[in-house]
Amino acid sequence: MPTIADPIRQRTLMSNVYDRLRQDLLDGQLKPGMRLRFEDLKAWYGIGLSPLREALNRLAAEKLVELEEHKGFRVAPISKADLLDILFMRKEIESMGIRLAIEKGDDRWEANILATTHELRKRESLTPEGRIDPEWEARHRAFHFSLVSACGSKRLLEVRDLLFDHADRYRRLSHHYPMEARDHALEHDDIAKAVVSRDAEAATYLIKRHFSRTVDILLSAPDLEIL
Amino acid sequence: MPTIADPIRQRTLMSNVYDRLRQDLLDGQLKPGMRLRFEDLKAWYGIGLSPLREALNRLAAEKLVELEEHKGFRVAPISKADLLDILFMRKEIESMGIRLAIEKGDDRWEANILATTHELRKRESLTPEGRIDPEWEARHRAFHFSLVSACGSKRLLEVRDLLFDHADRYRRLSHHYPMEARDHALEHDDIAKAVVSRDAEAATYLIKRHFSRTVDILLSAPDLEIL
DNA sequence: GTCAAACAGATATTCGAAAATGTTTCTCCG
DNA sequence: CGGAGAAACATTTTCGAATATCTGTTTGAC
Repeated sequence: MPTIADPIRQRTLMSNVYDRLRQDLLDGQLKPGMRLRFEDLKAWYGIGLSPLREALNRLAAEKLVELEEHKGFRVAPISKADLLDILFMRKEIESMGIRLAIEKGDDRWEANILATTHELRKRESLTPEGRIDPEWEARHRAFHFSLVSACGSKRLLEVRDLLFDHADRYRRLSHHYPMEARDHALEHDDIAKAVVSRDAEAATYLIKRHFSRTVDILLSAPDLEIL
Repeated sequence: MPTIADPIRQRTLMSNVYDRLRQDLLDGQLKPGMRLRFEDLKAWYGIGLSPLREALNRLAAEKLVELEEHKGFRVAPISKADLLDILFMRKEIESMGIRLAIEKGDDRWEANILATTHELRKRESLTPEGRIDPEWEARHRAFHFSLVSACGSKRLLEVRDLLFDHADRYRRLSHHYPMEARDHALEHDDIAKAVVSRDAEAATYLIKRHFSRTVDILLSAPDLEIL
């Protein structure tokens, strides 16, 4: 047994590069439709073919990249239709999750929502330089997760998480992060209040409006090509 | 341009073995929890490591297999809780799909439901030897798909398809295929009738009951270990 | 001048061997 | 006899080279 520094369960190069690729995909570093040549990826991530191919195959199953046989991988393209489909599914899945969580959640769940809401409120979304703050991103993600976490369905949470990530990719693809245009923080507070007070009708209404507004802003912003 | 026999767009070994592995997983040939050693897989499928690893990583993303780093892949385990979770999600997702399809489907959609219903009715589910007929399986799958096909959401259909496959794995894991115990064919006819007549309430009620009954039989059958 | 076949270069796919990690067995000391 | 440590083994993970496929361009026939 290791004495002090348990060397953190060896991770494989595959899972490392999977995480990094996923991050870069969601960040928008890797642009939609862009070809992913293995020579480039090998050089960029400093890694061999095998782990790269395995990671990309996983990401293909998650629809974050596409594989055309014998032609290679590309970053999943974006489209207005796809964004609207994500919006539709998110509204359905997330409100289902909130409804269930309201029904099943215990005190610990309520307390966690209050905690994540507080942490989110205490952090500005943009840094002084106008960049998106990664710490805010993390808290935002944690806040939204806390709402549905008690829904009781593993599979619902899995579907939800993937939809969250896909939506996030679209969001971050816009340079005008759609958050300056409205009082994001207030919306979050209202949602949290409705959920904790177990008002399912209000909560689902507010969460759907929250998602719709983000998409409306994305669609009206002129900097997202193709859409 | 090829003249006559377009040589069916070259498929990679990876996608071939992916299909075969997936089939064997859903068939129940590969038993839950079973270790998937590469030496065995190489010999069994007559293929090298690389395509195998890539296929397994895809299947891991679909939760049909599990990967424990540095220890290898196993067939995804089964449990009563997981089966009930699949049932819950299927009821929600499929009834959502049917509701939408009823709202949006056109004449072609209706016609296709009548066609798949007919084809399903004309085929016995069990061969004379008491085995499950693969052709019936295909028609059954096509029938259920036809109901929701017009829902208009690509992502809903993707989630639905994966849930269908997971449910199918549980179903086929039972030797007493849960179909002798009731009039499956009649249930299918009733569902089709409700959907085509655009009675969303009846259709969603019937489809949920249809799924629940299958699971009830699975849970009451004594031949499925672990459950 | 146009079209198609053939060539050349780029790239993806696959294999076989090397490296790293996990697991079991054996040995030696208390 | 029991348990820690080391060695041997089994297995997964990763790399580098060989193979197959695709893409673009050139050549030659009509």
